[in-house]
Amino acid sequence: MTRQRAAIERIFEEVPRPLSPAEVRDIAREEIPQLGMATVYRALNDMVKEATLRAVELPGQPSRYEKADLKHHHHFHCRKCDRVFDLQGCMLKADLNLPDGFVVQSHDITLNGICADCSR
Amino acid sequence: MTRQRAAIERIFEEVPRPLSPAEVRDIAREEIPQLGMATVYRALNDMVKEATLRAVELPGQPSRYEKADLKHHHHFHCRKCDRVFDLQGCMLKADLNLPDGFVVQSHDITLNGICADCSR
DNA sequence: CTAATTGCAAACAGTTTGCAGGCGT
DNA sequence: ACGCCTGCAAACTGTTTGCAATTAG
Repeated sequence: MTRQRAAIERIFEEVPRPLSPAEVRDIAREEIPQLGMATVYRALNDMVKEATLRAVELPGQPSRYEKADLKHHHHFHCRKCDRVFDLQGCMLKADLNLPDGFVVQSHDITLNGICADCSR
Repeated sequence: MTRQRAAIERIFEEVPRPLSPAEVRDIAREEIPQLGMATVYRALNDMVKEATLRAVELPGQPSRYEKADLKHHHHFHCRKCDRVFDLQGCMLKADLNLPDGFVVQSHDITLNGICADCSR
């Protein structure tokens, strides 16, 4: 457990939305200016393996990461500021009516638009 | 209009699912073996600009492309063969109940699982 | 014939890895 | 003191661009 690793873990306790590796590095550098990108990637990958974090992959965007203990939810991507927000609850219709033989294991929903800050 | 461009356009008339640049090159090379990757990317980007194609970006996957004139639909990604299929109709719930100030302009839904071919 | 398109190779951006030195226990 | 972790730089992958040669109209 090092200063850099502790800083990275703390960021995810404090910021309530999924963060990209670059966002993590920028925030962490306020505390540890010489922090290298490789260290961020190594920490994120380790934490995903330990199941502390989960990768949030959205269409056309670099991966973001969020704490793994959040309950099922979906995401809102702001086209203006490029930040991603968590949305409560599941927006998937109940009756899916798939072709025969297709088995669904999971689903991802992303809403795209303008966030509250940017629409003001 | 060249042989390579014609071949690439024809592929999208014939294959009824979104294709990655590598899939496009592999299929096109059956006809034009020396086809370069750069040509594929240039053709795909041009066709997106002309609105002949639309990019289908899904979580954690390279971009796929499909014809732009398809009506609103969503996608199924097979974890086994990595192919992507179109699904009829929209699976988004009607009442979204978003926080104040969030404006939705579009949405993406991806179902992940095992396709009919692979589940057999 | 003229201009656009191709194929190759170099350039790029994002992510991963190898290695020598430094920090944590 | 020992070994894991960091930071840098090189390696990789997917995508884009520059350029000379080729092809389309």
